[in-house]
Amino acid sequence: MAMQAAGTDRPATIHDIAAMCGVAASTVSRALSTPDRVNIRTRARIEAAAAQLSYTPNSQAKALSSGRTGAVGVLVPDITNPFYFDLIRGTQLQLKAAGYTQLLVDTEESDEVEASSMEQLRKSADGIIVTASRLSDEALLAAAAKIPIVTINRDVAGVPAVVIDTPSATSQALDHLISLGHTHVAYMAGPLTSQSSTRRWTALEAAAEERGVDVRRLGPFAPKTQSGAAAADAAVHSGVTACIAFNDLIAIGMLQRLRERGIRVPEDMSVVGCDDIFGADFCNPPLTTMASPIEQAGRVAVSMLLAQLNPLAGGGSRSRSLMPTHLTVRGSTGPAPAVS
Amino acid sequence: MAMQAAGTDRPATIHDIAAMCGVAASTVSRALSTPDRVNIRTRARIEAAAAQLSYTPNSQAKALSSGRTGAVGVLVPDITNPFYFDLIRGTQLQLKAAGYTQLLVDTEESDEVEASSMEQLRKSADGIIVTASRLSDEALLAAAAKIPIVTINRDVAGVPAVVIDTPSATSQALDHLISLGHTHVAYMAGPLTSQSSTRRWTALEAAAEERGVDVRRLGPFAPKTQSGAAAADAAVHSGVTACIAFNDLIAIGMLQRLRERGIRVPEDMSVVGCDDIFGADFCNPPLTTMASPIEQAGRVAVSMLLAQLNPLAGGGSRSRSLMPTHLTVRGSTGPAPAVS
DNA sequence: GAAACAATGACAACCGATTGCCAAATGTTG
DNA sequence: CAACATTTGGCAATCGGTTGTCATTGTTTC
Repeated sequence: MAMQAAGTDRPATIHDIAAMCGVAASTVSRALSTPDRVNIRTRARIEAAAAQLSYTPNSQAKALSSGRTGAVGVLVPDITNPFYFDLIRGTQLQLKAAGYTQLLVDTEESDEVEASSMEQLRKSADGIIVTASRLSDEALLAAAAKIPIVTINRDVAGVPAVVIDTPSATSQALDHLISLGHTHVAYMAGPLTSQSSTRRWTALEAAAEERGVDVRRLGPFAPKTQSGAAAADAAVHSGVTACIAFNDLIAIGMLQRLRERGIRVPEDMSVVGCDDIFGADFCNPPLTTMASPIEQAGRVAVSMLLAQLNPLAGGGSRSRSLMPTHLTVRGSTGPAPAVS
Repeated sequence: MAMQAAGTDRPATIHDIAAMCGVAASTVSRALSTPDRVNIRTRARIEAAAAQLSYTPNSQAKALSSGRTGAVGVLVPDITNPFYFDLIRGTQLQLKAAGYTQLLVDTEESDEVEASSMEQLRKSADGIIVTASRLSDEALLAAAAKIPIVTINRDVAGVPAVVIDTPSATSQALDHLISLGHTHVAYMAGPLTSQSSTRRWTALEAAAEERGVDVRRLGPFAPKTQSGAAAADAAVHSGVTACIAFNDLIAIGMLQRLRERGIRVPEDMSVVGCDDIFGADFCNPPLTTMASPIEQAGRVAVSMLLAQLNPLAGGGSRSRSLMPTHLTVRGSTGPAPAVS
C-alpha cells in the first residue's frame, strides 16, 4: 500500500513543495509571498502542492530571515486583575485579525520584570503594548527607541499612548457625590508608581478646590481586593462620608470590609470605584464606578502599533488616543448621612 | 568621542562576542550552553564579553537550529472567563520558573480555532496545554501524536490530563441541599461539547438516584453570566427549589435574574455554583460553590508537560492528575421553602 | 526579422544559533 | 623523552525560510 505523500509526519517545508513541483525553493517562497512575480500556472501548481502537503510556513524561520516576527508583546502588571481581561481580549482579537500573534506577559507589578521582558521581546516581537507601565519616563523612552511601543494608561512624550480618561470622570464622580450632599471625600490612592493614580488625584484635587469641598488622599493601596480592608478602615478613620477608590478591586474590597464592620453602604458611607470591571455590577451593593470602553482601548492600541509597523497607507497615525470615560451610578453611592 | 563598544543599537550576537574574544562562534555557543566543554578562562572571557555587550540569545535562531522553541502554548476557550485567570497565572508562573515562554491563545469556544491553533503551535511551541477542549477524542489523540499535549478538564485515554474533580463534589453539593430539605434539584448544564458538564451530570444523576431525590437537567447554557437569565427562568419554571449550575458565571447570572424577578435567594431558591471564581465571594448573596485549587491545576499541568518534554530524571511522569474539589458553603443556599 | 524590454525562475548568500567531526594543545604515564 | 589519553576549540553543515543578482525565456515594437 502506497504511503500518502502527505503521510510523512514531519511538517512540510517549501523544499518539499519545490521538489514536488520541480522548481527552486525560492520560487516557492515567491509564489506564496509575492504572487505577481511568478507565472500564474506555476503558482497554481505550487499552491496545489502546498495545499496537498498542508504546508504552513515556519514562523521561526520566517522571522529569522526576514527580521519580522509577526508577534506583538502585551505586558500587563497582573493577569489576574479583571481589568486586563477585556483589554487582553481587545488586543488579542485585533491582533489576530491582522495576522499577528499575541505574546502575553505578566510583569508581576515589577519594573524589573517589565524591563527584562521588554529586552527579551525586542528580538521575539515586532512591537510591544505596555499597560500601566511602572518604568520611569527615561527607561520607557529608551525602550521605545529600540522597538515600537504603544503604552496604555501611561503618557510619556514621544511614546504613542492610549489613555483612558479617568481624570475627567473623577469630576463627574465628585459632582455626583456633592449633589448627594457629601462634602468630605477621600481618594484611596493606587501604587505610587502608577501614573493613572497620580493623574486622577491631581484632577480630583483641582475639581474639589473649584467646588470648595474637602478631599484627602489616603494610601497608597495595592490594587487588590485584599487592600480594600485597610482602605476601608482608613476611610472610616478619616471621617469622610464618601470615597473614590483607585480601582474597583479596592472598592469591592472596601465594600466587604465595611459590611464586616457593620458600616452600611451607602447609608453610612458611599463608595465609588473605577474601571467597571467584571463583578462591579453584581457585588453588594452594586458599585458606582467610572466606566470606559476597555476592550476598545486594547483594539486602538493595536491599531496604533500596527500603523507604526506598517507605515504604508494613508492617514498618519495619531500618537495619542483618549478613551472617554463616564460615571455609572449603581447602589454604592447615596445621600450623605445627616450630621449626628 | 569614542563610541562605546556596546553602543551599536543592534542586539549583540555570538559572532560579536566571538570577534571580541578572538574565538569561533561555536566556542561562544558552547561556552554559554555547555560550559564544561570549554576552558574555564576562555569561558570567563566570553562571559565577560557577553555581559558587556548585554547579549541575549536570539530565541528564533535558537529554535530554528535546535528544534526546541522554549515556548508552550496554552489554549483557553475564553480569556474573559475568570475561571481561566487563575489557571493562566498558574501556568505562567510555573513556565517562567522553568525558563519557558507562555503562548496564550483564546480559542473563542470554537473547535475549529482550537484545531488550527494547534497546527500553528506545532511549529512554534514545544508542547501545548489545552483547557476544556471542544475537540473530539480522535482529533485530540491525533494532535497529541504530533506534539506533546496535556489537557485540563478533558480526559482522553492516551493524553496526559489534569482533571478537576468536580463530579465528586457534586455529591457533596447534593447532600448539602438534601440536608437543607431540598428534594427537587435542577442541573443547569454547560455546553454539550463540554466533557466537564457531562461528567458532572452523570455523577449528579447517580448520586441523586442513590439518595432517592429528583434531579433534572436543564439547558444547555453558554458559560456566561448572560445565560444566567434563561437558566433562572428555566429553573423557576421547572418547579425545583434548588439548582446546581455548570459554573459560577451561570450561577451569578441566575442570582441577578432571580433578584430582578423578586425571587429570594436562598429563601425561595437555592443556587450552587462551580469553580469559586473571582466574584463568587462578593456577589449577592455570596455564592455556595464547588472550589478547587485552580492555579495549582495549571502548575501541575505544566509540570506534567515539562516532564514529558525532558524525560531525563527520576520518577516516571504520571499521566493523570486529579485535583480535589470541595464545597464552599456561602449564602446562596438555605432551607427548602415550606410546601405551600 | 532583429533589437529592446519585461517577465520568470534558478542560484546563492544570509539571518543566528546548534552540533558533529576532527585537529591541535595539553597533560599523564612508563 | 616518547607514546598515549584527554581536553579544548575551530570548521562547516544545518535548521527553513527571504531576498538580491542574474541568466533565460517570451513578447513587443520598429
